[in-house]
Amino acid sequence: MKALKYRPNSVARSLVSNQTKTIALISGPLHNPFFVETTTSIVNYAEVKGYRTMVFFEHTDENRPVYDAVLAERVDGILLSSIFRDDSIFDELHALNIPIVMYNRRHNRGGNYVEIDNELSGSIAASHLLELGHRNLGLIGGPDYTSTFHGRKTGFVREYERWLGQAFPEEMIVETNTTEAAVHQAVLDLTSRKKMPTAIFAATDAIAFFAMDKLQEIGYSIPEDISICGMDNVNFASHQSFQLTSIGQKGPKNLGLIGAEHLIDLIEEEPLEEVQITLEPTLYDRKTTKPI
Amino acid sequence: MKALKYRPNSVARSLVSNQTKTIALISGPLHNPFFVETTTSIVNYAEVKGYRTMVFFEHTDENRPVYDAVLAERVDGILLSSIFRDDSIFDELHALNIPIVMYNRRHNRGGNYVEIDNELSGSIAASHLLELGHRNLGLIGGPDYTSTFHGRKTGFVREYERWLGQAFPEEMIVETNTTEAAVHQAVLDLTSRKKMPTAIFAATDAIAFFAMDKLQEIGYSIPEDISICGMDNVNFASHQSFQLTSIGQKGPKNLGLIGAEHLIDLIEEEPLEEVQITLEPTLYDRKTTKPI
DNA sequence: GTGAAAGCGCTAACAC
DNA sequence: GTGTTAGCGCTTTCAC
Repeated sequence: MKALKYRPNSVARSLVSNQTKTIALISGPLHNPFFVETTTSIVNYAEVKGYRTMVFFEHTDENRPVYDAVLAERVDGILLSSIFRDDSIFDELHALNIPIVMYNRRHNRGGNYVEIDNELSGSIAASHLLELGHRNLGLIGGPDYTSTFHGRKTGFVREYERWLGQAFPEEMIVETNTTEAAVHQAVLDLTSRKKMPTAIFAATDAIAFFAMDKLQEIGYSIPEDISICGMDNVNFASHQSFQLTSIGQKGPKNLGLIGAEHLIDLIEEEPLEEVQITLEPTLYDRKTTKPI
Repeated sequence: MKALKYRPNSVARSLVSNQTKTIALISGPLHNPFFVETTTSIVNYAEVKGYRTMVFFEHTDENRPVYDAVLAERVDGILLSSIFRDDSIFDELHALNIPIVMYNRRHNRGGNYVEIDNELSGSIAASHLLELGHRNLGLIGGPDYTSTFHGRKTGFVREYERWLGQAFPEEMIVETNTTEAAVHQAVLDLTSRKKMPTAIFAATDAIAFFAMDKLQEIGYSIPEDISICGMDNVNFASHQSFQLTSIGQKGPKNLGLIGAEHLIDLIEEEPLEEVQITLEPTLYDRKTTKPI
């Protein structure tokens, strides 16, 4: 009788069942194509599994408002890419007593995470550039207090020092906040060093794209004048207009999707053991790097 | 006393207050950079205004599951880019009696919407290409049952016929579902016509990027062999590696942000009058189009 | 089996 | 002002 009118109130149901069928996603910014791919996978996977996704984007400056919003919300689980290595939000989030999975970045104290081997990635980038004969390398990264950039830098520097037996020159490392403006400035900085680098490792493809844009704008050809190696192997990297050499994972499932699968497992099954996954990286050798 | 433990239950509060401080966003796919820009703006604006955003992505095939999920949810308002010109979901959504704003696409019957003038955009594209001397034009669009593609095609064809006094050749219009594979096929189709087009209007920048990728892959140079004009004037369009000529709006606020502002107004203020906004387009003339 | 009642954790209304 | 109570719309339990 009420057949064609009645809509059960999901809020009332949530109140009694104590589950909202909603997950919170705290993602890095979408101007980084890596996060467009993970966000797409996560939202669509959650939908298939019957979950709604509340999306929040990491702020460049201060994440407190985002975390406060999430903390105030009742969700069944949290997926986040934005944590710092030694982030105090780790405890606050875990005090919620709901499943939490970190993807991309991880926290010093562990927890559930899905990452790529960042140190290995950095060393793959370095040895690729070194093998091509480059000796004057630059690195444009993000904040060192994130596991991703810390790991990539560490691996890159270590491999350089292993090859050449000399310290990597500090001034060839530029840490940015990964925004377009900051990366453009980094390019200006690096190209004005007394010995300009012949090759740059951009610690994400997003950084690589910004850097290539600026380099071309100020008159450099890639890879003729300077080689660029990115990381994440984002879809756009293989576009003919970029042909960006990049480090990326091997399998087809991105870190976000793997994280989402495990998060929903953790929500629905008994909290077996921690999920701590480190994917193996590999080099996707395209056209933005060439022998010197 | 309970000072350091108590977290108010937002679900219980929502039940009694009858508001969830949550909006639903049904967005086109993020592989279209237009939607990464709108989604970013919407989520961040909503957060500032104290609203959470539940994100859903339009499916290429069948949107029913998405709409069912949204219909089952209690949200304070809905923002959607995915509606068809004559979509029956229009009534179902409006039966919810909550504010609804369509952005990008609109419905035949009106409602609240924020769009760009699609017909004018199409005619701007046509006259730009015609002015450059091109007479053999191709069009790669999306489904005609969407206001955007319908309008862009209509304006493009009308302008062509106004200039040349002859019917636009049907076989030079390829309607796709805007996926990468479909656009690649469209490029193959168009380049194998007995008279290959010397210029293509891609009805979105996303389509333009896919088309350029395929064209270059099969050996064409842009714009030397073929001119490409996109639409949306997405951030990536101005990247040095693309330099994509595109049609876009004039102002700095994207359609999604404008839609979000009005949606939250409608939620918080009395439902004054309908918001029906049509932005004026303009040509961003870059390097992918040249005189024949 | 069917039906009534209790209760989830808040807010708002009403008393004192 | 401060305290108590009713009730939001479900689900689950318990009685019949």
